[in-house]
Amino acid sequence: MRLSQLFTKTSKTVPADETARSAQLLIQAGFIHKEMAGVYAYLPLGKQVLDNIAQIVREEMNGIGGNEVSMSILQPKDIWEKTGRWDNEKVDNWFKTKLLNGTELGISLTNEEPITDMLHEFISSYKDLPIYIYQIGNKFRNELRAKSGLLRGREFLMKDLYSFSRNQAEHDEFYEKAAEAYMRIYSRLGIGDSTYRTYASGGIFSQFSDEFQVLSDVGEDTIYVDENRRIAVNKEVFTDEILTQLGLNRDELVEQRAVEVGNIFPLGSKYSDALGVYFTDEQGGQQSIIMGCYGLGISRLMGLLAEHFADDKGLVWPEAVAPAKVYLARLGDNPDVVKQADELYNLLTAADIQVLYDDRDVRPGEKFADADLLGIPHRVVVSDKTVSSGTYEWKRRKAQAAEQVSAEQLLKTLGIDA
RNA sequence: CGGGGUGUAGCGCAGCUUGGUAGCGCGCCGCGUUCGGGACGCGGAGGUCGUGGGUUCAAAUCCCGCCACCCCGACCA
Repeated sequence: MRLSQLFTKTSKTVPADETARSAQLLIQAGFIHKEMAGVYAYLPLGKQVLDNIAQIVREEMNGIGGNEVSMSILQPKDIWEKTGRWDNEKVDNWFKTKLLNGTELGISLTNEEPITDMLHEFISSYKDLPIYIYQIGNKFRNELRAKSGLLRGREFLMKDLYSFSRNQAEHDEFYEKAAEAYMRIYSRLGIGDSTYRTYASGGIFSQFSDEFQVLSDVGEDTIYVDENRRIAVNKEVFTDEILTQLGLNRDELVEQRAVEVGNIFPLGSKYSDALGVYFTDEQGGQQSIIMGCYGLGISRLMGLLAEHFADDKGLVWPEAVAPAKVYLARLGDNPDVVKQADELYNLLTAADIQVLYDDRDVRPGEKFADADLLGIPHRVVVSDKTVSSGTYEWKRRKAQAAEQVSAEQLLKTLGIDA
């Protein structure tokens, strides 16, 4: 994309109403726009990052047999009454609304009820199971207090997968596969080393749920990490009794702040039973379906990555999620420079490499500053110098100094076989 | 929801104590000089001072209500 055609702009000043570094940078760089507290618009560059994260999640979910769907955020009241969760006493952060005729509706904060109810139409035999269904969509929670930009919003993008298994063993097997897929996702996003599978409270379905916690000063959770075993325990279940049960030694645990970027938990047959969705087994008997829920906050991950990968000059996106791979800065409008830059832009674009082409009529310093602020992994400069020397100037976002490279070297570095 | 704080031009802020109808920086527009790390000069445009009411000859400024935003805490199926 040509920057001259991008409607967003960067800002030299930090927004006064954000304190989280990630939110400040994302707004300064024009990735997101705050519409109200806890509610953000994703602008072209931010949308691209969000899509990139979602795509990685999608690939990993498909890899373990997930079926992607997209369900409405409007939900009928009756199915929630069947599971006992419509009452505000039970779930107090609902957004609810009404049809003109007065019928009450819920606005999606999670999806167990609608997705399970849908299965009346498709599940009847043991041959129909197991199945794994997920969606990537907006969720709404009426938080008393939104904070830290994308890390805790009232509207957020979440991947939620639900598993439907014939028995506990089948469920357990998938549950572990899902946990492994989650760790692969975090590794692909570049935060594998600081992400811990964490024992957390399991609610009424099981003793524990598994959270995926990324170490971060801006985290709202406190966890106790066993660095050797690469696992952690959430403060909410941090008792001597539980440590003993888990075989953990209190002296080997380190207290850390962390951001929850995923949470998976067993649901038993609570929802399937409540909604009357059963299957017929090999003997012709009616059996309960064992469910599991697997959430992963995609917009929260974007905020976390912005927080995690940044320096004093701006964002530093991992290549896997960056809105573009290359920032092509054209210095000046000398016809030869324009020609060399246009040609490179066309070549890279034709090779399916995303390029932010800075073809604006602004001074070099501004282009460099923006390249840094936006956090694009590779910066390529085309100028009078590069035209006369027949080279390109290339620099990684993380590198201190730029290098002069040949066209062949550049293309090779960017992963193109010239 | 409890406690604290803030709303003045697109953004960041000053002015408010001691009422006299608004100012700075960035950004924006025009002209010129510039052009490898956010240039400089000159000339411009842009504000019902969050909102409603009150006090006063006069309110950004004082008083009351409301709204929004931020921080700490609580909350987070």
